[in-house]
Amino acid sequence: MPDLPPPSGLDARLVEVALKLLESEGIEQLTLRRVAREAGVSHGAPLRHFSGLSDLRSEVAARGFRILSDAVDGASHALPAGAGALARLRAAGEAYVAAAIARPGLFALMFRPDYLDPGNERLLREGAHAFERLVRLVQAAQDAGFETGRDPRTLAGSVWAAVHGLASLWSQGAFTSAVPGARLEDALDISLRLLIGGEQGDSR
Amino acid sequence: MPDLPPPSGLDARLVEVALKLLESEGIEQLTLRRVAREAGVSHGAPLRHFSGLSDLRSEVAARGFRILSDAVDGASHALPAGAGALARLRAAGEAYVAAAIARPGLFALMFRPDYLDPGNERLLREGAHAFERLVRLVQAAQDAGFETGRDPRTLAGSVWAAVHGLASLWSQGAFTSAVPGARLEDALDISLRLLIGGEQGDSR
DNA sequence: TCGGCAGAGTTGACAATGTCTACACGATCG
DNA sequence: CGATCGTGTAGACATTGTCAACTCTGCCGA
Repeated sequence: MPDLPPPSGLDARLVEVALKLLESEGIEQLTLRRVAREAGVSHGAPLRHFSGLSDLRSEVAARGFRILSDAVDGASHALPAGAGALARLRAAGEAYVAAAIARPGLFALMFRPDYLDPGNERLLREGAHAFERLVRLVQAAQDAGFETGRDPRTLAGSVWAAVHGLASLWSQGAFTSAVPGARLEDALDISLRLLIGGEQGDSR
Repeated sequence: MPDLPPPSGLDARLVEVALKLLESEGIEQLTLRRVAREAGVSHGAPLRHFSGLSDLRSEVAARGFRILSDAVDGASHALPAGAGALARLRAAGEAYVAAAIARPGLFALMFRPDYLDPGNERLLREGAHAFERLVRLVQAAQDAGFETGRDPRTLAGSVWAAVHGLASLWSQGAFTSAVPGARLEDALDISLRLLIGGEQGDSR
């Protein structure tokens, strides 16, 4: 029986199983009993580690925010030292959309408040942390002349919303359903150009 | 293609009850049995009119697309005859966000594909119809000099995405959670200004 | 007129699920 | 050594979606 998971207890393994289940079978199949079965424990075991289904989902969503935030921040920091703040913001936006499309189930879960536990500590912390990183990117762009004079947090929220909309509609298939044959690079280019202006030297 | 017959009898009452339930109790409480109870019929009755839960939800979502589209189109047509195409597009965006915030449950349901029946005729039709109306607004803006040379449908999709992101994040409380004290008018003004420029069409 | 027939609603069943409670077992610690 | 706590198990219960069998009722064709 002892099939030891590398890191630690059952809770980590359950979150791991949940992440896999989420992408392979969809949100509907992310149930407490299914996760327990997949992890080889009894149906009641998860309740020893999570207060309920929405708590487990919140832990998964928190993990999602970490993944997303790391991807976004990594993309912006991967640019050469001479890159401008607007180029970094653009790279961040591209990474956001790419991450959402890479894991549509996880991304959808993260923005489904009725599925989550509004009091979950880790979820709140990771969400806030991700946004703070975005605010820093936007502030750097403001220092470089982008939309100066705006409240940086509200501005960051608006930038977030614009990119989030494309990520959301594309990852759930609504965009291509409305515009058959649309290419993501075109839509993304239009969105980012409208959002932060046409900069030369992007990755296309 | 002839119009689909509007639901009559118990069909209509069930959809009506579902709409009320959706806003008053949230998506979770929108169940077949709950709707049946609320409508005063037995738990199996809804299955005589809908193929299943996702079918009922799709009918509700289709209604939502009609409501949303009417609000958006109405706002743009409510402007005086001399108003420019960009001003109409801006009014449409404001109406989209307002409608989403006015009925957050309905709006959330409409963009939750895993809750809906992808084959539901009315849903497909209303969704496509709503997008076609947006395309016309965007094309008028293009004729007035907005982002000329772009594929109008892809451009419409990008405009939609930007507005949709703000509507989505705000209606689910994520925006104000990230930016406490943010005012919708500020965020909306930033978003629309970034998206389609200032009132007089001055470019950034 | 009458027989049946199809639509609409009811009832009962079944499996799956979230969650609660009672129980078992091992480790830790006084 | 014994008590206690953490962790997993097993069973129970209410709720849900969905299916099949039944009933009722109005209508249509012979």
